[in-house]
This record gives sequence, structure tokens and C-alpha cells, in this order.
Amino acid sequence: MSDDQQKLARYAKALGHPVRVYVMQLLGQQSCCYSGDLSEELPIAKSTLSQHLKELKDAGLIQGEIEAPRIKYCVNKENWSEAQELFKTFFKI
Amino acid sequence: MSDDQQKLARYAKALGHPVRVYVMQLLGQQSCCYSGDLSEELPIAKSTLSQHLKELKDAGLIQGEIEAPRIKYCVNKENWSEAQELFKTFFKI
DNA sequence: TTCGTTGTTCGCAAAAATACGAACAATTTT
DNA sequence: AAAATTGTTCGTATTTTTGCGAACAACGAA
Repeated sequence: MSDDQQKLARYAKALGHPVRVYVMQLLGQQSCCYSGDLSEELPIAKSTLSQHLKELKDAGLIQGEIEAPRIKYCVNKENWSEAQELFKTFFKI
Repeated sequence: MSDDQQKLARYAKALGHPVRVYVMQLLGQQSCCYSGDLSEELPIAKSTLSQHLKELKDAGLIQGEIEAPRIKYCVNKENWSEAQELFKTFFKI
């Protein structure tokens, strides 16, 4: 069980929920977003959304920047690239 | 939250554990494998491994074929291709 | 038919994920 | 300073995941 397999599993796990996939896909289209934007579109409680964002942050896929009184979320490009590479290799693309 | 996002999340979830990534990666190199082969290489109980294989089977990523007294596991090519496409699009490769 | 091999299923336990509302904190607006 | 906005954290409950050993089932071999 290699290090890359561990990392891939970690990223996959973070993407293992529809809400989190949705968020990442949105951040692919528009570079940033705010929790409030998401909250309007998604049928979940704010606290639940916050937890999903935390999961993505903990996995390293996104990062938050304070822009008072809001928080601007963006893709963590470095880790996103890593995930991209890992999945690319995994699927032998 | 689209259907594709649901599917992607489902596949990602199935790949969200190192053991399961390991199994899929092995099946990428050699077309098939037996539970016994994996059991020797992985530091987990047979019953635990069996559960992980069931997860991959339930997600549609692998399929088992009886080859008494063993079970031959292979990649489910159709679903694997689907997953491949979904991730490809997701990562904009 | 009895034994051995292979792998699943069962029963259990502990940990993690999911989800919600209420309370809280930080900052801006009034 | 008071009120409004934004989003996190807390407390709680439910469900799912992970893991093990023991028991079981299916089949081939002796």
C-alpha cells in the first residue's frame, strides 16, 4: 500500500459526497465562491454545509480566505493538481 | 446536484479507502485476482477484505466470477469506463 | 463420505460521517 | 453603540463505516 494510494484514497474520500462534488465542480467553473452562495442553492442547513467545506479544506482541496464578513473559498491549486495527477495515473489516462 | 455528480460521488466514495484503491490498482495491472492473493499481501482479516470487495462490487467497479472453490475478481469494464469518463470530465483533463 | 480449501456472512464493537438547530464570534452597517 | 450579516462551532442524534473472530456454505480432493 503505497503513499500515492493513501493520498488518492484521501482525495477520493473527500469527493465521496454529492455536495462536495458539487462544490468542487462549481469552483472549477468560477474561481471562487462564498458559503452563502452555496447555501442558497443547496437544500442543506448552513451548519451542514460548513462541515462539508471543512472536509474539503482538511483534505486540502480548497482554501478559505477571509473577506469580512464573508469567507471566500477557492480551489487549492497545488493539491488540486496533485489529485488530478493521481487520478490521471490511476485511470491510466 | 446532477446525476453525474451523484455517480461521481458514489465512485469516489468506493475509492475512499487505501485497501480498495490498492485492489483496483492491482486489477489494472493484472486483469484478475483472487481474494486469497490479496489476503496474503494485505495486513487485514479475511472478513474485512471480503467487505471491501463487496463495497467495490456494490459500487459496480468490480465483478466476481465463481471458479470453484475460489472467486475470480475482475474489473467491471463498463462501469470502470464510466467512472473514468466522469473523473476525466471532473478534472477537465 | 469425510476432510480441506476458499471465501462469505453473522454478531459484535468502536469509530467516523451525516445532519440539524441553537448558540456563538467577527465584522460591517445603521 | 446597537443591529444585522456571515459563517463557524457546539451539542446531540442517527446512520454508516471499519474491523475482527467465529461460524457457516460451497466445492474439490482424499
